[in-house]
Amino acid sequence: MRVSEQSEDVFARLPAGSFDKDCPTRPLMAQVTGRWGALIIAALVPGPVRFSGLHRQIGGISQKMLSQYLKSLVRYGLVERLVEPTVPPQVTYRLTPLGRSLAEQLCALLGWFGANTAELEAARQRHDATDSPSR
Amino acid sequence: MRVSEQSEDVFARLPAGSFDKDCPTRPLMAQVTGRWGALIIAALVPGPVRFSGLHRQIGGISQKMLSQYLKSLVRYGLVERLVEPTVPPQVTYRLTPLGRSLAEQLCALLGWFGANTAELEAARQRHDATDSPSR
DNA sequence: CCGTATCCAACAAGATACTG
DNA sequence: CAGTATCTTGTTGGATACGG
Repeated sequence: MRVSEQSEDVFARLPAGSFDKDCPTRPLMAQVTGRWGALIIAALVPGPVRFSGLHRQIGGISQKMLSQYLKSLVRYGLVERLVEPTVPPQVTYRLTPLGRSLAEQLCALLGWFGANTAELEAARQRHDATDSPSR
Repeated sequence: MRVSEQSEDVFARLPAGSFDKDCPTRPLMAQVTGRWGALIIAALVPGPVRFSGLHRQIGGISQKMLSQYLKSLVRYGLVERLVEPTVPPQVTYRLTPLGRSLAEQLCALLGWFGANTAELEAARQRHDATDSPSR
């Protein structure tokens, strides 16, 4: 495995201003990679889901946070909000094409964490044992 | 492009407990997808960098945050810390193989945001114009 | 040069209660 | 059912100053 080649290749794909102090992608990243963004988007991948469905599926999220993140995702065109005028009203959320394209990246990331949890945990324990009892 | 097939395929790769309230990957995700995690890792892709180099390259980060994130990344075995006993001491940081494998995912994500900034901004403006002047 | 310590401001997030 | 409003707390992050 040629390290230098591969590294430069991956790095080359980075947008130019990524490290700039006021790169416009920073607030976006913050929203999407915030505590719940990736999970909400991942939960929408299989298909449209109702508010209560999301609330049930995503463990530990509050109504407030769910509502807040959804609003933001709708605002950036990643999610669509569909109201059916029944009684009581039903609201479903669905990924837009743009959102689905992002979802692929995020699911890959979630998948990576899932696949490497053991190794990460092992490293942590090794580190905590040999060195400082920090945290 | 077959949408339904692809969506299910991507979703299938998600680890089982991703939505669980106390999935062990959550704190990890928080660290890596925190405000600076992705940027630091991306900055390390081309090769080892010194502390001051990172501080210069990543616009807007404070010493405190850089130090804090680096410590955490070292702890999880994503980054190595190498001290050269010169005077004054030089410390360089380098991605581990595990860290490099994560870096690929993160660079892809950063790349996605870079590539779609225009579309996201357009959606936001469209939304803000037609509807509520919220934020 | 490479950090750590301290203090402080800002924001994210939870709990709870309430509305259409 | 699908949220909003309000209040409170915890965490994140920046500024500054200092130490090895």
